[in-house]
Amino acid sequence: MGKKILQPPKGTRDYYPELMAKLRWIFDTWRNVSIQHGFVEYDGPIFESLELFRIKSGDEIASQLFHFEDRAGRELAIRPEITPTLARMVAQKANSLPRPIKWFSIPRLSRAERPQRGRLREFFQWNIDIVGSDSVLADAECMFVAIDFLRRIGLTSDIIELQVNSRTIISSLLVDANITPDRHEHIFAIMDKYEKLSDRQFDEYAKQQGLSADELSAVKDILTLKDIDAVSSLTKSQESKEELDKLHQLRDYLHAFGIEDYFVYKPSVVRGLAYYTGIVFEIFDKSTKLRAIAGGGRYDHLIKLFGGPDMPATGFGMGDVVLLELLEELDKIPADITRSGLKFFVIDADKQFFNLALKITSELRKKGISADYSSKRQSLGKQLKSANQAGAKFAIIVGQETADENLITIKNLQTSQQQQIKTDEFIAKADEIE
RNA sequence: GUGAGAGUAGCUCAAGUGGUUAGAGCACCAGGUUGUGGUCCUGGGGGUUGCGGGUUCGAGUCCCGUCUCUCACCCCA
Repeated sequence: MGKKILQPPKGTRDYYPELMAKLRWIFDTWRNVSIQHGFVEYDGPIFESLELFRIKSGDEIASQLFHFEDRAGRELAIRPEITPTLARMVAQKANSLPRPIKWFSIPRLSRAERPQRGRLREFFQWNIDIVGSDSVLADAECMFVAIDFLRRIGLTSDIIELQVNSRTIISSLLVDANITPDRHEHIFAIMDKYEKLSDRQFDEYAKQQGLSADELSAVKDILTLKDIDAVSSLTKSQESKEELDKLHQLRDYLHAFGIEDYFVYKPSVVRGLAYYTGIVFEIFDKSTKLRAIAGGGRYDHLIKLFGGPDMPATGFGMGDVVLLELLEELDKIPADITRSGLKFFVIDADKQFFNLALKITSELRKKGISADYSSKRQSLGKQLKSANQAGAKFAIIVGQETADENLITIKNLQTSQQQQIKTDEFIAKADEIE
């Protein structure tokens, strides 16, 4: 029993300081990049009514999330995503919010799934959304924020790629190939499997899912399109030509943003969910076989579904789990982020000077400067060792000369250089010492 | 929710086809060192071998169940 209670619940993590430092680095970068791109932060309650999640995802969703009843019998659920909350919040104030609405959030989410690599039962997910614009510029801007973040943490275009598609163009190409719209949703689900299966397996699967030989042939013509320029070989109707123009426009915007190196047209990216209505994208790493780092797209009718006006919207989510795994694997996490951030560690050369050391520590803390000391009275050498372990940048040595001549010693723990200065002077300019 | 593999100290791993008191490195703590650490030496603490049951004279080792992790499905918001 003792052992069992020591374990965190299935699929959850304990956020020890080392992990917390890495997450803090990611969260801070998410937040900074969001703000730099003009997004503002929002959040909602960590639990919502179960009904809210049923609106978008149907009854079966209940088995995939943690839900419970309060004492009055209300059905509640821990949020598995934040988009319904966003939709609810926007719908409530839709008329008073300036457009476009550019919001971001870093919610802690929970899903009652079976954990596996890159997927846990509790995780964080950066969400970027632009509501109220139907322009591909809004889609381009979401991609830009995502890529700008990834670029900033060291995931360059030789490591990752931005796989883009448009559901509307696939639809119009299917219509051009004489496949009626009522079949499209089913075909999207089949297309979603393309990358996971071998060519033969895919053919088999498609037939098993009820595709005729002609349909399969048309679908594979689409799936094997090499790039955006090849798409024109299949466009017949005016509608599909217009949709292709949108993709070209998107690519132009990405070029203007300077992230065209990441862009790749990928006809198999359709996203599993029915509510996507236009451009969709996923971000993958090229080197390993992890699941998607981020995914999103346009969802023009979702706000209406939640009782708001019919507002166009686009956005994406990026989870911490896959991202952290990739960064860990590529050794992209800066070593200094796990440092404590402690600036000074005050040491007494002899225990008779301990109170003096405490006094100096107190003066530093009063000025808002981080400072600590050894809780045990031990030799100078051991205290220096503690200073090192605490991750302090400088050691301050308080000794006989401090008592006699008001002098303290500053030792840089990285360079080992040390100097003596007057105690008052040190306290006065402690925040300038680097 | 279905199927498969794995679990030995905080971490990485040892321990002939079942056989004394389950070991090592790293990490942690203390001392050597009464004014100089990160990088020396010595010592110490730490395990109901994930948990529960079974077979056996005897189980870390074999069998069953269970929990957790990993992988493949379902799903992927």
